[in-house]
Amino acid sequence: MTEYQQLAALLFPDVTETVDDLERRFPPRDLKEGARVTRFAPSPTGFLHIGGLFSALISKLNAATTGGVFLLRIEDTDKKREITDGVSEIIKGLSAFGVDIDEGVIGYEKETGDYGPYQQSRRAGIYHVVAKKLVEEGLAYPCFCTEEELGAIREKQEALQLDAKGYFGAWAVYRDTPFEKQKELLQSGLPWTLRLRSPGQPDRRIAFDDLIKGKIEMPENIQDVVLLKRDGIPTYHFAHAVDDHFMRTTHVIRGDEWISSVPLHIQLFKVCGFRVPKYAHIAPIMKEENGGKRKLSKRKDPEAAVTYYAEQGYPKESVLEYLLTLANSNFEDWRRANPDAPQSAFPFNLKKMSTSGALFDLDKLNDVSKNVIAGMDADTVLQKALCWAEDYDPQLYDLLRRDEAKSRAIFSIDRGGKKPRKDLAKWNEVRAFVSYFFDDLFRTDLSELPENITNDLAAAVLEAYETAYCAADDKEQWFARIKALCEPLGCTPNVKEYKQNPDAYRGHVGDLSTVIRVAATGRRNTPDLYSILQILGEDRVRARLRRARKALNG
RNA sequence: GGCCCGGUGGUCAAGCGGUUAAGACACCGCCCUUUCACGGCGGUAACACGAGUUCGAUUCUCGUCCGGGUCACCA
Repeated sequence: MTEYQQLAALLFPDVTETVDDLERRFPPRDLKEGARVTRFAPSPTGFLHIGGLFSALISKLNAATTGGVFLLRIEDTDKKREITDGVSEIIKGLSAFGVDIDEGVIGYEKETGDYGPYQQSRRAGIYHVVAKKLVEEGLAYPCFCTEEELGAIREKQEALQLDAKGYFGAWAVYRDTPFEKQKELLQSGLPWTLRLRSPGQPDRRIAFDDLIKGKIEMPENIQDVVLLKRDGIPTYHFAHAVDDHFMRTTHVIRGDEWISSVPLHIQLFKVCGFRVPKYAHIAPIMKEENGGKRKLSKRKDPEAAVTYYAEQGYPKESVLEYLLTLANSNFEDWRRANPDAPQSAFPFNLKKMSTSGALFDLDKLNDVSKNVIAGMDADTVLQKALCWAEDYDPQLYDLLRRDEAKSRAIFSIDRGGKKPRKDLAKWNEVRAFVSYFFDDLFRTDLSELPENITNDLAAAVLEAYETAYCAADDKEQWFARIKALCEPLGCTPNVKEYKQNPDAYRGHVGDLSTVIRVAATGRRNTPDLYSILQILGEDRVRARLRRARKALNG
């Protein structure tokens, strides 16, 4: 038995399994050629970031378009950052936006798939098997430094203004400790961390091909990084290598803040005897702030959280659609050519991802969303609006539920056809959009009357219209009656005529319509008035006309 | 500071040695129109800077500047 093996036995007395056992337990996946296995691996901080959703979407698409597997793994190796319900927050967030997972964590202590557990806190045994093997091969060793000692090393390095700081080479105090000494320290009960005995050389460089950023060359890793923390839990780096190997991940897609640790990760895979996966690092979503760019911040920016979009009432398709335009700029062209195709039909391409971070553009999201909603039929709009209102606007929910046929009719106005209206970008705009249809929300507001129309004239218009109004009219007849009202009141039914000679008239049909519109809806601007009047119904229309007229007279 | 990555209109972005430098959002104007929205047409607006290489650089190279990331027993 070599000293390394003795050390390993001392360090991991309970580990009986071998890496070969693990290889058999988690065999290579039986997937067709070219199928990609991707994953989303967040920590459960109780918050799904829009950037997280973005990278999950990209990963999902990569798996889906290649007939592969997209899995969700929870990186909960840092108990300090963990938050209760953090996991379900992530799962809810993903599913709310339709990024469904094929494998992994699906609920509280629930998971699906043969490569689990998918929660790192439950994989300690697996990490230890690999760790033990590394020790046996002399590729890892225990370090007994305290945080203070590490801090002192750092300070010394800073004082010397060294470029390369950290625990490596001559600074790696326990790297070359003789076995007898290690044994003694262990037996004295000192706590330890397990460190990599890095085979890296300071003058050597490593190149890799990032699927998004292209060829990148960096110095090799020379740091004896911590693999297992004092509590036996792995660091992100070690867990990444072990998990992505045994989960048989083929493509690691993650935020580009990880790019600088790729040399370390490649080294870890090699040292463990694992095949290195392909990497794709995506640029973060940014926010504009006094002329500069910065990452969307969880603390400062409400729109950083995926829940924001749900609260505002953006349909999930809109958010996805927008994210897709950020991911592949040809998505918009594709969408124009295939207005009705499902998003899953889009030939997503990792190589077309932008290499630099995009500013999040709410205007653009709104525009995308208006198109999405404009493409829905009235019933879909109603159902989705109801679904949102149930959680966020109970009063609106009740109103819309009271008479669903009426609600559907409201959403049907000018819907469908070649040039549908685009009034709504998100469901929280529905209330303002439909308010005047409901007496609970309607208010007579004469201040909306056009400036060029006197109160006398407005009152006269309303009085005349009350007598002329006939609920059974079709649209032509209805408008003809309004036109007929013009001349007796000193107005013209011809707008052009009015514009050519404004002083000759007191107003034109448009003005009369506006008076009626304001009386009936409290607004100057609305969708098609005839449709609105039809939905309102004769009694309500008459009541509102009367009320407005009285207000004008009194 | 070391090491990486990036820099085309206000924003997202095509372009990859020769282009009037696309398109989308936003903004402005006109048209359509009983209002609004939709739609149509048009407009303002960009290759960070300086050297090379080249007959020719937004495209290639180097430098400068400016952004961003990273240097933990956090992920």
